[in-house]
Amino acid sequence: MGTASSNTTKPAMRDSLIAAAFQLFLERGYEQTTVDDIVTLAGVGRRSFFRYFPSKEDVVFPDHEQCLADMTRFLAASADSDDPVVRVCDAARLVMRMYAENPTFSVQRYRLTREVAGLRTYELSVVWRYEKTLGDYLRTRWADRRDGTLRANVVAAAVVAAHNHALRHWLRSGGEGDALAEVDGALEFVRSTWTAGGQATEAPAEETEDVVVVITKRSTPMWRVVREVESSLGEG
Amino acid sequence: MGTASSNTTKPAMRDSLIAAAFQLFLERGYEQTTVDDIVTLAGVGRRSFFRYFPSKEDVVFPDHEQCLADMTRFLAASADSDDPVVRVCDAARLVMRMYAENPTFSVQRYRLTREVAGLRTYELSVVWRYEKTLGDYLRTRWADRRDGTLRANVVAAAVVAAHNHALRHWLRSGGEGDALAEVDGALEFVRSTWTAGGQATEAPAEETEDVVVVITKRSTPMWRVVREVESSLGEG
DNA sequence: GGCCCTTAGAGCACTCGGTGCCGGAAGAAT
DNA sequence: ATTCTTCCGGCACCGAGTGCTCTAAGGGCC
Repeated sequence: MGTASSNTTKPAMRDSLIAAAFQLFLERGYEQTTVDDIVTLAGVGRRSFFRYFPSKEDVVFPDHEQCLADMTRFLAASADSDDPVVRVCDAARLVMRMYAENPTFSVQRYRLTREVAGLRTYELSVVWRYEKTLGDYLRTRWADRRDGTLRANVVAAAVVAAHNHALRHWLRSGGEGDALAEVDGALEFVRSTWTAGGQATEAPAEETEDVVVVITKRSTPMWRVVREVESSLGEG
Repeated sequence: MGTASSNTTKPAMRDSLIAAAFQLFLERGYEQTTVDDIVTLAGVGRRSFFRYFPSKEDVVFPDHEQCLADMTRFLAASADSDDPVVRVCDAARLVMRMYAENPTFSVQRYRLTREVAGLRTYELSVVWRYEKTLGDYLRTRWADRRDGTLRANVVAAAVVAAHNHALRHWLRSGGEGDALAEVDGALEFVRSTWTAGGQATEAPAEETEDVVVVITKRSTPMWRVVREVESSLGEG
């Protein structure tokens, strides 16, 4: 199901290794399971395990490599008219969609990564690659901006943080709620903070010299002010 | 020098291990150096290495544990009147100050972490602990807020990203520029984005019903608008 | 059919990081 | 001097990961 649609023809042994690994991980723990245990249960040679997974940790995250490639292609296919912040938020949605496709698997893996320190650090490296992909995209989009790389790094980190916030909340709930809705809510916070500012200094900066007027009570939260200014700018 | 001031009485062997390790790492590479090489050069037993460093990677980051404790104490010592965002920015400055204390050492380590994948992921786990510390602090400060934990996670990630942006730029320059000034500039970007919004919905929300008027050109970047509103709110 | 070439897997031997355990040497307190 | 503590060295051991070889299973090609 995870590799349903397209290529990578016959991952028969690969899938059986994943199944055997998770069966053992769940019933006796990750660190208490050796690679030999996995391969004997799967009925294959030890060397074959490392043919399909470069390390023992990789078997826990079998689909991230594919998802990362998907995200890279998604960002490469964006148009210049797209708002960069909106685009990276949509890219983050791709990751959440992958998690939401197999809720039980995702929740089981989440329990593992919470307990085992080694898996947590491995997951960090995966998340870092996502963040770097988003940051690289934003950096090229904002190459002409003042502090473009700083902004790119901060926004990428914020998007990842918001995504992970929603993801972890959904995982803690056992995968019951609507994962996509949750991540949309979290990403809206990021989007409302930066999306208008990200567009304002683009090419059409000089063509419209409109003046935006915002009147607000002092008690109004800043995010409301920002959203107001943003919507004003949006329907120029 | 790194553990100059206070306790941890006599780290004689520890320091000699660090020196031997870096000497070998720099002249023949991290992965080409075994723990046996280090201990034979330092003239101690192999078992003693793992007494002082739980893993081979830990010898590369000998001072982060202390710095993390400093940051935790710094945040625990904050007053309720402090702006939380300003506080975490100051906490991030602590980390940069640690790097700036030994520029040559920091630059050498940076070159190592860029080349060796294992060290990069280890550094990620260290950074994650910093981010978690900042996030925990913000979460308690914003416990009564709507979306307080989301905001805490995003702001913590943004602060870490801004800090790392300045840090990496300084390290790439060979440790020549003013590290503290660079991180201040980067953190100012984060501060100007969130510092006013963080305070606006606190207790004195109802006492002053002032109206804030913002007039801006459409081309004005959002961060300027926010900064303007922030300064208006600041001098009420 | 027989033959050859490629591919995938099994098995083996080895390196190296990390741990548990024990024994010995210094040092302080009595 | 002796006992107890602490620190260190020296094994022996486990498990992850790698390089190598050998073999079996296809897949054309004649």
